Amino acid sequence: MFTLSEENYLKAIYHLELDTDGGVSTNAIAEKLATKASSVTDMVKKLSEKEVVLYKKYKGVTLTIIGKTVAANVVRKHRLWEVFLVEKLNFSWHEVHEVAEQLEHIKSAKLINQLDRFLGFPTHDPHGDPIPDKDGNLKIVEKSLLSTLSKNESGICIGVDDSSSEFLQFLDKKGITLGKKITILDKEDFDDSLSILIGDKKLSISNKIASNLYIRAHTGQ
Amino acid sequence: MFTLSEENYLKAIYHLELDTDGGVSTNAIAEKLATKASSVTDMVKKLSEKEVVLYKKYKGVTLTIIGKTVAANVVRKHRLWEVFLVEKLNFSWHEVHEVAEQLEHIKSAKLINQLDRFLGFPTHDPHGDPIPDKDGNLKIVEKSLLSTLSKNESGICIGVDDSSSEFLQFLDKKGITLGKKITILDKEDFDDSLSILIGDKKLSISNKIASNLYIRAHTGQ
DNA sequence: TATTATTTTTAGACTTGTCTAAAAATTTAT
DNA sequence: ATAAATTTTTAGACAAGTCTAAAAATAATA
Repeated sequence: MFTLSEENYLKAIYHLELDTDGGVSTNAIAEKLATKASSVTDMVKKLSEKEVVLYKKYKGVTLTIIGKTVAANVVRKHRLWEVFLVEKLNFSWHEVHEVAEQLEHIKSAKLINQLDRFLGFPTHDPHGDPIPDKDGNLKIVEKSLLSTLSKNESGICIGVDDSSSEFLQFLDKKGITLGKKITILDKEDFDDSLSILIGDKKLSISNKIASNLYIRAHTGQ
Repeated sequence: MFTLSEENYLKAIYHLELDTDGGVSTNAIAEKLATKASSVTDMVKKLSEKEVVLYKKYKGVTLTIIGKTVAANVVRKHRLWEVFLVEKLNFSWHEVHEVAEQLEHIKSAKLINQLDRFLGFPTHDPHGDPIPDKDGNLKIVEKSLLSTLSKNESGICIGVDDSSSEFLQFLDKKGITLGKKITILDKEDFDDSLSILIGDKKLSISNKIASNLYIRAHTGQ
């Protein structure tokens, strides 16, 4: 079994590994967990002894198969609880993170299996992130940043890169939600801002916004 | 805010106070929490400084108003989660305790309020224990032990005293569930065992069983 | 009431997870 | 390739919560 703290380290390493090649650095973990590098070194040694990470001094860490499975399972729980909060308890997508951070550490296989079934075996959380299955595998969906689309192209909004509360609330205000079709009406060379059509509304959004929205290509019409 | 450990101590003291007059003893708390008396002394001092218990050396502890409110809130969360597990996730009443012990420590006012609403504002948990309201008050229902009824009296089964997994599974096997009407057909002087009618079935149960089942008197009929 | 038994507290130690400050290794830049 | 900057590790300390063993207080008993 793993402590709350160990689970948080494994999850952090799991997320960092996704956009890092080679080992994850001590400093990167420290920053992600808002802790100190020295604390990370200590914990990483412990995790290494438990055989959930590979660690060589000064060379960073990587998850072992076991570590990856444990981490994916925490992520699975986090995302299932997020779905529960939004679908059943009327939370907004910007309110779920903090609570899910707590709920993800509840230990009960039956609980999470039954929750999964109760929610209808969802594949994605409210921010569009995929929910790992019981073995820790996740279905990768082909996706592009909205900012990479060209004029007249369109796609379905399927996720966010930045899932901070502020950004999500901004999207709420603009009426941008997952599942909606977005068409690029125009691109402004000057500041890379976009004029888009979402539903039947025309919006102008900055490049910063467009670089945080994921789109599933929508070939034809 | 209170730590997980502090919450568990407050909850233990809360439960012990219900069937103790005067302060709750160090040893009683230690036994309930499966810890040592010396640990209890340490924690009780801390809780005393936080003004959630009154403590005089060698004289036991009592909860302050604040302490009682905090404790009742933990109990409220525990019991609401139990209802959730049974009603929504198909847990049996004997499986819920362990998981609820974890869930009761999740901190989010919105979560618990929404859960309460989602469950239809239940007043009792799956074992028939009352769920404290937001202010920590609980509605006391007039109840008697089945063993105190006389021949030909009847009532509705509304709770259990012993809620151990073993006892609850025994009741499941016998078809005894909350809400069912029970009538005393006969009492055996020899061993105080009872012959009862529950639903349309006749059962013979020992005094030990009858001393762990709560009944709401069912006047008339 | 004096003595024994029990309960409770104190004192000191240990574990987990964290921190600061300093040393060591690695990387970057001149 | 050596010096400077950065990253990482080590060493030692601290807080929370627990424990054991011994001392102190209270309760029970003869």
